[in-house]
Amino acid sequence: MKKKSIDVSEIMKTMGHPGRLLILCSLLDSKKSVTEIEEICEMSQSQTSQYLKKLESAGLIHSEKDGKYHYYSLKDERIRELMAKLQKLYC
Amino acid sequence: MKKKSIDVSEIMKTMGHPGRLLILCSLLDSKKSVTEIEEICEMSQSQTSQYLKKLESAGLIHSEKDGKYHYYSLKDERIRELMAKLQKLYC
DNA sequence: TTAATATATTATAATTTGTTAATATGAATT
DNA sequence: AATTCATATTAACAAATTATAATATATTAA
Repeated sequence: MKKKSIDVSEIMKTMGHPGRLLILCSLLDSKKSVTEIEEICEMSQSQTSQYLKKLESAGLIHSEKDGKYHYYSLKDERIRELMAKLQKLYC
Repeated sequence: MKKKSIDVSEIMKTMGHPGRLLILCSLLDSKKSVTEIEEICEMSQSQTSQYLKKLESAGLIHSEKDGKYHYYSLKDERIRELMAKLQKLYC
């Protein structure tokens, strides 16, 4: 089977989970700490952290540390555009 | 955990597989029969048929029968726009 | 009516993914 | 230094997904 150079399907796959997609939505307006995301998305601490880890290692989000807080944000303009398109089409 | 009314994550999840995404790409320009898709995407008959089935039941594609041929095409304008966006961003 | 073509279905094993709960780490506060 | 707060990691198990191979069905052609 043919293969794409950049693995776009992995990006889609990572988005393809209710919790992870919700996190991405929540990051559309501004970066947020783990606790903020937990509250907004109503998910457990452990799940939130695990979802964030997966989103980050798949290249969808980026993290920066500020003292005891870890702030997460959308990784780049392509992810942002993609999420904006999704929002426009389906929300 | 909060839930979206339309399950966008399921659409993403279904796209999140190399073979299925390739099929969607191949349908961007025109509808195609199963055998055509098999050849273009270099996948087995069985896999192609199974991927098509999943894509259809998740609402990403649509099929019409013409004699012994089954033609598949993208389901609607939203899927088309989404695929076009992906193509523009990542190809 | 037999054979060939196009497609779908089924079964099974292998692998991956997701959930949950518990524990660990590191930074800030008292 | 002990406690609290913020976050990450791990383990265990259940559930879902995938690949492969075999078989079935439907349509057309010989």
